[in-house]
Parts: sequence; C-alpha cells; structure tokens
Amino acid sequence: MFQLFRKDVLKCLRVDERFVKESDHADLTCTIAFKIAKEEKRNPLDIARELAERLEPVGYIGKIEVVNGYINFFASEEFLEDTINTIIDTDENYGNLRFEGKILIEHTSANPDGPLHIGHMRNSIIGDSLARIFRKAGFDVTTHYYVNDMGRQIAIAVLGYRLFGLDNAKKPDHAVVDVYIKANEEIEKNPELEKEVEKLMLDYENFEGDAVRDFKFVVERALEGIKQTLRSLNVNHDEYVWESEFLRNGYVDRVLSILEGRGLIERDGAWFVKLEKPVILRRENGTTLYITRDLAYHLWKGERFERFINILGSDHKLYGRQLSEILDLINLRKPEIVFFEFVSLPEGSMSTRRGKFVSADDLISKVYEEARRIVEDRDLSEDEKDRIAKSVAVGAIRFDFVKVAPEKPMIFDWSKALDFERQTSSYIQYSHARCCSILRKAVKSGMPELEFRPEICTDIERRLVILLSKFPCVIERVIDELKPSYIAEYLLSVSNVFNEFYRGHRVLGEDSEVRMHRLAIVDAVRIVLRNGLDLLGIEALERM
RNA sequence: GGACCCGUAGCCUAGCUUGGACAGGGCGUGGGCCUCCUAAGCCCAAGGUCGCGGGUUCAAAUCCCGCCGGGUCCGCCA
Repeated sequence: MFQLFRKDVLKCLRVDERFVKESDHADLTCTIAFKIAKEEKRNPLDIARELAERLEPVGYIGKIEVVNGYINFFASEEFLEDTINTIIDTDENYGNLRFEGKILIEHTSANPDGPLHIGHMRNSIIGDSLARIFRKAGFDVTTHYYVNDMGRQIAIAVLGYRLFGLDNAKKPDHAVVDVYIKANEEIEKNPELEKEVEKLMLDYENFEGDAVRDFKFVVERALEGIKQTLRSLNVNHDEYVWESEFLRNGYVDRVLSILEGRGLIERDGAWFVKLEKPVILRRENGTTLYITRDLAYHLWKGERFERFINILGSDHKLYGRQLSEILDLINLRKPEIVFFEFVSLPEGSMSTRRGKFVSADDLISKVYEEARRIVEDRDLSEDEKDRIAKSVAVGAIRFDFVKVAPEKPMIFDWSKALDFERQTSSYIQYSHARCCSILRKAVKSGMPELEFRPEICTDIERRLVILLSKFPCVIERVIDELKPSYIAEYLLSVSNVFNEFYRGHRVLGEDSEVRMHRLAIVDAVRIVLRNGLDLLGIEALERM
C-alpha cells in the first residue's frame, strides 16, 4: 500500500527517488531543495517553498507542507481507509508480492558429525526466515540441506562408531558426537589412526562395501537427531541432498570436463585451477575435494533454479569467492551468499571436535523450562500452558537470532537467553494476543462489525495505519537485501505503536461508530502481526 | 604479513547502501500507573567524545584516508 502513496509522491514531484525518504516528521519527505540550494547557492527554504507551490496533490497525497527546506508529504484519508480495508480484505494474503521464479535456498548444512549448536542455529534461522519471506513475495522456493557425508570429520565419526559403538539411550546426534569427540582424542594419542581415517575416506569415495554402510548409518543417525531439533524450531527443509550423490550422478565428472574443456585445469599430480591461489579439485590419490563436489552441486542447481541463495558462516568467505570465481570462469550461474558472523561463547569460539559448544537442544529445553515456569500460575489448562511455553520459547530463540544483522558477531550468554524481561518476541506475541482478546470479546458481545473512519483518526491511530501500510515494503526490502532482521525490527515498531494506542484508546467501551472504527484498526494490527510473525517462523498465539 | 567483517550510553541493538530536521529501541537503574478491552503492558527521569585522528561538505554515525581494539580466513580440511 505504502508503495502506491510513494508512487503518487514521485509522480507529483518528478524527481529522482533518492531524494524521497521516510521521516519522523511526515509520511514522506523530499530533500531536493538542499541539492538545488547547493547548486544555485540559495536558501533551501525558499527553493522548497517555490517548488511546493507548483505541486499538485495527486492520488493518495493529502497534504504538502514545507518545513526547514524539507517538502513534507502526508497521505490522504482515502489512503488510510484503503489501507485498512485492503488489510482486512486480503487477510493472510496481505503482504504477498508478485515476484516469480524458482529459487533454491540452501541453509544449515551442518556436518552430520553431531548435534546442531547455537552457531548452526543462526544459519538455520536466517535461512528459514528468508525462505518464508521469499515465498510470501511470490517466489517458488525450495529449501535444501546439503549433507556433507564425505568429509574427513565424518570419517572420524565413523571411526569412532567402529571403535566405541553408539549409545542407543541417547538422542542419535548426541550419540554420534560422543564418539566423534572420543575418536578425535584417540587420534591425538595415536597418530597411526590417521591412516584408518584416510582409508575410510578413500573407500567411501570409491563406494566400497563396509565404508558405504557405516558412513550411511552414522550420517543418518546424526541427521535423524538434527531433523528433530530443526522441527522443534519450526525450521523445515524440502530436501536433504547428499554430497556423495554428485559423484554418483556424474555431475562431478561433468563439471571437471567443462573446466578441462576450457583449458582451466592444471596438473602437478593433483588437479587444480589457478586463481589468485591454486584451488585443488582432485588429490594426487584421485579423490575429489569439497569444492569439487560443490561445483557439481552448483552446476546441478543452475539447471533447475533461476536463483540460488546459500547461507554460510563468514569463515567461508574466501571459499565462497573461489567457488563463485570458478563458476564464473565457466559461465555458470553463481549463488547469492548470505554470510553471517560467528556465535561464540564468553570463553571463546565453539568447537564440535573438542566438545566445546552449546547444543541447540540444550538451549531450546532451557528456554522452554523458563517460559513454562513463567506461565505456570496462569489460569490455563496444562496442555495450553505447554503449548504457550513452547511457542514463546521458540519465538524467543528465533527472534533473538534473527533480529541481529548477520554481519554482527554474537556472544552467547545464558543469562540473557533466559531473561524473559528482555524477550522482544514475546512482546510481539503478547501484542497480537491483545488484539485477539479484544476481537474475541467483540464477537462475544455480538457486535463485531468493523468500519474504519479516517476522519476520526487520532494521531496515534494515523501513525499506526501508516506503519501497517508499509508491511509489503518491508518484505520487498528483505528480498532486495537478504536481511530478515528488517521484519523483526518492523514488528517491534508495530507492537510499540499498537501498545501506545492500546493505552490511550478504549475500543469496546466506545460508541458504535468509534468502536467499529477501532475494531477495524485492531483487526488490521492483528493481521499484520500474525503475517509478520509467520515470516519469522514464530507462532502468533491467540492468548498467552 | 595480506584479505574481509565488526566497534553506537553499564550491557545489547537500529540507522551507514542513496550525507540533512532532536542518533531510534530494549535490558539494567530511579520514580509513577491495574474499581476500566491480558501489567509478558504503559508513562516520566537519569545515562552518548556514534572506537580514535585527519579530510571532503553549508551539513558526517553515514563518504574518503590513516590508526587502535575484537573476530575470521589465507590446507591435496570441510
């Protein structure tokens, strides 16, 4: 909706859209007068006045004002009315955009050598939120978990499994990491074992007997646990794609022969492509490397999708550049990569290998317990308490990760993770529940009619409606910049303004005209909060 | 050594792409608000050299240069 108003302002002004901005002082403001003032060495205020005099308020423009050289635009009453009506009419479809195209989003893709830890969660949450937002925008989205079943660390986990067996009493991914950690210790004590690891890798790459069976078993056990964790976080993958598949289906050979065909492969025993640094694609012993299979994967992606987005930790920046450069050399489509900085512990960075990490499962269950404790003395059934605590916990976790811009490093702190005073996601859920509660009571009293009346809007109501009109723009910005944190920030501001409205405005106690008007606003807020929370994979609770 | 990212009140964070109207929030601190739609809420107050130093500009948290602090990467690992 807001875009329509913006278009009208641009049509009216006919200036470059860079000079039209959002502002605290107006719905939109134009700073062109400053630019002209500079060129003509005149007072910006005079210029703004002259310009404004010639402007015709068209379409949704209600009022134009000049202050301090800014030309301020205010949306019309008609705009406010159309906004509310559109939101209520389109309901769960409000915010849908008309983008098209097949997109692949690959995220999480943690090595299946143990459970997800809080660093992986950042990946999953960014990726899953982006997938939801891209779907909302109209794209045909598929999500992949790229299963790294061929790595050295998987070989070590397999070695651990052979030496110690898996503890069946434990969640399978935790059982895998136990033997993975022990195997690493074992190797450190006895470097001879190194040879066994190498042999395992070689056997697996050549699809030889026991190795295939054991790799498959260990990887599947780990994935079983990982999937369970992801499910509890409302994170979904459409497909799990195993890296070794690209060896079997010929894509590795294909990508190598394309490179060979372009004369890009050099040899000195190993095969490599010479970028700034040589990138090895094939070892002397004939086996492939991670990047080789990933190139094959991207060849495969390019044949099926118009765009692909990968979510990667920033330690993969150089890797990502190398991958992209090689794809470029053979004219294949490159991935768009979202890098996120590390989540570390107060005592330093995490390490699965050394068992130094906070598992996602641990975090989820502790946050759940805390939420459950808070909800305990409410007048609700046990089932309801459980459900509320669960979605408040998931919301708290997801929101905490998604609200921070990906390029910011995070230091995990238990006391903060468990402090519900600072949980902004439950604040948004609460605001939504408040809306629901009002609407529920309106229905109960048999007068749930909604009719927005722009002419009786108070300042806060007006601010709220303008804010609601921006929801689709926020989604579009995320599509442009791949930053789901914008949604988090937006929902927070909607909740802020709504709560301010709630404090000063009674709804149910008012006469029918005001009551219907405010019920319409409350319903619209409810819809935007619910649709927005959905984009972040957080349940919009109707009561809490 | 080279490359990339981050540095905003006691703590966390938005804004930086495209320079402009008092740098927004949150936690914590001090004070106030439930005979009224959920107090997981609201209001008020204190708290800032926007890492430091230069430069560009009428105007810099935002652009440029240099430095400092923290993180990451630079494997025939993934």
